[in-house]
Amino acid sequence: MKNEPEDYDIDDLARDKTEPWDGIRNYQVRNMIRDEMRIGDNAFFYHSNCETPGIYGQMTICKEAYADHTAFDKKAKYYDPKSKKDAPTWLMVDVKFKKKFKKIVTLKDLKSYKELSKMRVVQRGNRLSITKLEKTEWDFIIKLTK
DNA sequence: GCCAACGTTGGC
DNA sequence: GCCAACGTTGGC
Repeated sequence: MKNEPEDYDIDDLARDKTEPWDGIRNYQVRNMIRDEMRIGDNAFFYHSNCETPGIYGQMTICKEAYADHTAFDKKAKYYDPKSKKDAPTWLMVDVKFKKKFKKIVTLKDLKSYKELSKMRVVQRGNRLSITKLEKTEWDFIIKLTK
């Protein structure tokens, strides 16, 4: 799960413990959080659009998809008049802090292993802020943090 | 700050 | 429903 650390980073999550993952405005990603993300699912916290893009920590899903209220707020950055309170267009999940990696796994690292070459985040032109990965990829990445 | 890649919008 | 124009993402 990608986020720009300038807005919210792994240290913020370590402090807050849990956080609503709001601001998703892409239909593919919305469908994924609605149909596939379940309580207890593991996720990596990825810092994007920064000096060293990569995986900085680990978290779990602690609340399943519900209305992203920032879409209703006219003053919010992610306001979307199309989204109605009785039929919200945009959804979010809550995430819970698990771990901050002592050794981060940079995008460069991810790209350097053929075992991880199928991951969406390493592929050119990928614009999804949340992407799935295989258990084998997860385990491989965890090893890289040790 | 540049720019490629992609998603969305809106005219027709 | 096509597709050009535009906006956004995000690595570099």
